[in-house]
Amino acid sequence: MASGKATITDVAARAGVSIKTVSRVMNREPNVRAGTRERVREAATALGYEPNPAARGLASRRMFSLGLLYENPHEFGYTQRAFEGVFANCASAGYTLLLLPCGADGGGASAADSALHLVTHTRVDGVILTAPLCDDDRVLAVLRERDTPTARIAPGTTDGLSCTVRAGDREAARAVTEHLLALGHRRIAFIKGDPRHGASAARFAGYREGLQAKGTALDATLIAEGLFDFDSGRRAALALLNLPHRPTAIFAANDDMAAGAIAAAHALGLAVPTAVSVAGFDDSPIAARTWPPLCTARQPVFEMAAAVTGDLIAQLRGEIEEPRHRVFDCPLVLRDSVAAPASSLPACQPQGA
Amino acid sequence: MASGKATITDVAARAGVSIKTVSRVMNREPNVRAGTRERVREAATALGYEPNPAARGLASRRMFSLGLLYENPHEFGYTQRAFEGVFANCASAGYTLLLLPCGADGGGASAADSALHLVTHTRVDGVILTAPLCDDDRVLAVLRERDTPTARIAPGTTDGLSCTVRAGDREAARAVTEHLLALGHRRIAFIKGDPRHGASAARFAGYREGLQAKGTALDATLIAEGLFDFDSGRRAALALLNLPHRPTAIFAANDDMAAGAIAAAHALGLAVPTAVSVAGFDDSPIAARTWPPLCTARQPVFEMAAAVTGDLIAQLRGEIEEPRHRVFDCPLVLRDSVAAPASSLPACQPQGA
DNA sequence: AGTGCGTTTGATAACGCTGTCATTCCAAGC
DNA sequence: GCTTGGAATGACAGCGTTATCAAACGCACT
Repeated sequence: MASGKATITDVAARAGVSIKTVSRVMNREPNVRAGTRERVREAATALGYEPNPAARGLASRRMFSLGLLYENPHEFGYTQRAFEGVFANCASAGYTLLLLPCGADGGGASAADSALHLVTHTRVDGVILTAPLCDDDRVLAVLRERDTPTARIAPGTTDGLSCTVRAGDREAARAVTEHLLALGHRRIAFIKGDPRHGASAARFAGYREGLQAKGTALDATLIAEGLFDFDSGRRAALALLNLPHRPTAIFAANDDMAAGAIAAAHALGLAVPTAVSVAGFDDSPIAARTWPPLCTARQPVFEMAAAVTGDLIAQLRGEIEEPRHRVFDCPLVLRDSVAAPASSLPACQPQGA
Repeated sequence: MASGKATITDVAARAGVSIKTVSRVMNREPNVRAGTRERVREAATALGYEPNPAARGLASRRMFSLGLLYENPHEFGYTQRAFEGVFANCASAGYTLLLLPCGADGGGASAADSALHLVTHTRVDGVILTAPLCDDDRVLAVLRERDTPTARIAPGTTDGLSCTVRAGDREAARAVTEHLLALGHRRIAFIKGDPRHGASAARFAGYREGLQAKGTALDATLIAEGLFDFDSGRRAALALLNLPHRPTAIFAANDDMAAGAIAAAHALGLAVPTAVSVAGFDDSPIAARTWPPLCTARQPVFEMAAAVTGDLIAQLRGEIEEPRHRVFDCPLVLRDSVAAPASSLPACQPQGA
């Protein structure tokens, strides 16, 4: 393999064609005879030719790169799984992935500012937004104004402009709640997620639906506020477990908060699941690392991110007209942090693990 | 602010200077009169001018972007902290960060292959390698061959060619070991890390040093193999705790394995730290989320990554000649997973938490 | 005023590719 | 054999910046 400094001109000379034909072959354009295509391919391989992305970007006004915007994640491991999914699809489509952390310094306004700066500065072809950035009106306005195609992972609402992907949060949260009810739990507390995430409201709605479907009344004292992070979960659970009439189960809107709830139970000397059951949401890495391991709903973040990236690229290529909106199922993951309450007559047998 | 489509020519016209002068101002080159510089700045701001990175890259043969290569991480949260540090310094230096996951499909050979492909394909100006990629001879050979400046995070060895940063693994592991000894532990097991990581050997060396310094004999039956991941730690601890004469403390070479050890202890009904103490290494997010929280040594990954990125950029700018090699201290973090053994006469009081 | 030299500025040629449009080729139809 | 029209190919002009080198400027000295 050559030193990698070969240009399109070198390849053209070696193959005995014009640079334009080499360009056609490299870009898989039609109208090149099979034999010619083959000669060019051979020459390119022999010279170790790699197209210069800067020149390509300058001439074609495209950068073949995507920006992945993200804010400092509350959810442990979530972001990384998401961008692995994004990258998987970028790579296979020949796009480059730029990492654009936003607003690490705090206020919501600055997240939009840094998003704006990054997008203008890097001139990416498209942008993928993760929660909660994907619901930030200023960020969306900036991208719209610049006509930057956008994909959103786990937004609160959809519009007609950007591809989106989200989990079936409401349905899955309802399934978790119904699982707890089926085991005999009646006092099921809920720790809400960060209100800036669209998923928070959906999961809470699923919890309420689950209770209502079984005719169980919603007890406002069992609803706690959280922010999707370990410590907010720990504190919320501490308060719930110190209630005069404590819940027999805690359902946290994500795994990191559920891990905090388990820590709170341990701190109070309450065994999990014997004294209190704990369920989470996401099946993030932490879920398999707590003791006991967390019962949760698996959100297929990698697959979701990969799918929406594919949609965004298809849109950039003009392959699809209307933005796609995908919804992924979140299957229940049964683990030991949930069991029937100590003093209960199970309404029915739980499904096998 | 204008639509962002202004070019250098527009700015030059508005400021009444040549494009070269605008270029000088934008690139902070010397030899521009203060008044001229000011006029250009104003024109650029008024037009909302942003230099086109593709054109700049084409003309200057630099892409103003860095690639962060990483392999699927064993250490939970480690990678993300590392690239946040990298990004922090990239952004302030005007570099763009490309994410280049390598060898996700498995074999070591393919990691080098994908590294090669990514580097040639993206033509980044410099590359930052994380462990274990940073000790892969084939990857290093490829980068050297192409004269790509390289920085390495946590390599096993240093050379005269690349900037490196590493933690004081040996010293910190020794400090952890000595802390356990000081509490009265005599049977201290060690779970080794992935042998492909340079840090693994260093941490093991620190453990041995600590024992030797206190005149404690190394017991080969207390040394277990691990791979830096939760499950290998869990399995290794299970074996250690089932030993006829079980250890009173387990020191795992990283936090994820230590979390596995805690899970193993729980599974066997052994209370931590009453029946067995567990110490980890890194102070990664998992360390604060286990029950009880992990006693560990804090590796300042963010700061390390930021520092080596700064060095790499300085090298790219020609500001430094010889590659720098940095070493960061890892202070002990005292948490509840470690205590004096049940039946012991503490040799001395532990330092306060 | 004239000279010399360092500072400031500008004209113009790359940089390596794609887009546009003209040209050549080739097989089918007369 | 001579059109004809679509497929295959090529010539050449950008794309927006930086690099090179020459020109103009300005100040301190004769």
